[in-house]
Amino acid sequence: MSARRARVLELAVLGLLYESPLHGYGLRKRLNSELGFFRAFSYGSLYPCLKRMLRRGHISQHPEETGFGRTRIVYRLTEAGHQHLHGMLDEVTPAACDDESFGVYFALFGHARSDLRLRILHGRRDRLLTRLKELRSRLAHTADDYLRELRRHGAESVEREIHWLDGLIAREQRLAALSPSQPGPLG
Amino acid sequence: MSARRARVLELAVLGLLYESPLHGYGLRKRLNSELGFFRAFSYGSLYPCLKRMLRRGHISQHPEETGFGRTRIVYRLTEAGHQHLHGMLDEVTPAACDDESFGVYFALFGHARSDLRLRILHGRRDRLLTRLKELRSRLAHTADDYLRELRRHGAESVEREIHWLDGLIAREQRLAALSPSQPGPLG
DNA sequence: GTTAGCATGTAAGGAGTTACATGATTTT
DNA sequence: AAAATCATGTAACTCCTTACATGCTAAC
Repeated sequence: MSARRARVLELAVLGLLYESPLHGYGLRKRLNSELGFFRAFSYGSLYPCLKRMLRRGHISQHPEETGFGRTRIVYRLTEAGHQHLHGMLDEVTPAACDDESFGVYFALFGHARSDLRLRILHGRRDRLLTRLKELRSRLAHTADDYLRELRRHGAESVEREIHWLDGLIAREQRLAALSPSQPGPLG
Repeated sequence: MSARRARVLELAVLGLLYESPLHGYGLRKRLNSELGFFRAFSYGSLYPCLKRMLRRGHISQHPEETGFGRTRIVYRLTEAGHQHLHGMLDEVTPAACDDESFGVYFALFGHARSDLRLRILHGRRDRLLTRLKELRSRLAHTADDYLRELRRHGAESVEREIHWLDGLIAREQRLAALSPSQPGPLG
């Protein structure tokens, strides 16, 4: 139950710091260029987020000299942070597989065990299936021609994403069958 | 410049009240079942929004008896509200054509003049084109296989929506050619 | 020398949510 | 008699943004 509503930003920071320690400015760059979404995070949300995570003991600070007098503050995942990330990934449910969170999860795939990847793919699939049913039932009750067309196209997009996921899931299962225990530590 | 950042909720309420007067509870129902998005608005956002709109003089209140002692408050668009709605539609730019706003605009199509519909369709198309370019340039710089696949699929979806819009635009232009001045008042 | 990038933050505000508070009516 | 639906709101909170504040370095 408890499980603080997964903030996308925090999850993303945990994911990035899992890969390697980084300072605020660098985190923001990677956040906005490499992570799976279109959205741009600002410093006004990033730095306070880092402070919260520090307070909770999920990350630690390490001042670092950059050659001259310039100092930057490198953040590193603590053991508690690692456990928190694992905890969040353990709790991946369809409800937590909105577009943005899914993008972040996907960005972690390279470090994830096959069973985690499958759990995420299935979670996303379930969520899309629910949305598709809803869209179809709305479509059935929509008289306006324009709205019908909008929803028809929406449903088609969702169907396509489900089909795409089916392909990924099948591939993942083939891989898992070939080599049952992968080395990836996240899962 | 000015143009208060178009809040989706306010635009949606203007659109619904443009069709017909309605009370808060009824607005919320239509908001969450008929409008183009998946999101559900709560009373905690709707009622304060109605108050703001009242203060600005865009809507007016009309208590109404429902048969017994029960009274409900029906809201009606004022002349200033009509003008505000027209003003917002005049300013439709690609930047204002995010997924949600586009859904609301689309819901107004039945009341819109052909040129307004075309403006909205083109605005959305421009926005998607920008997103597509961005996605492709990211794709070109993405090494990770999983992220490549995510972006490839994302780009494909955007391409499809652009293609869908092209069809709607072509149809709209044929219609406009057949009957140059439609009766719809919004535009 | 000025623009762009590096680097870290704070304050105020926006736009929504959930939970609370209340009460009547209709359906099961 | 319980549950769903009708009906109107408020308070506290969340998570983010923009604008502000500061200052250094690299490139053009």
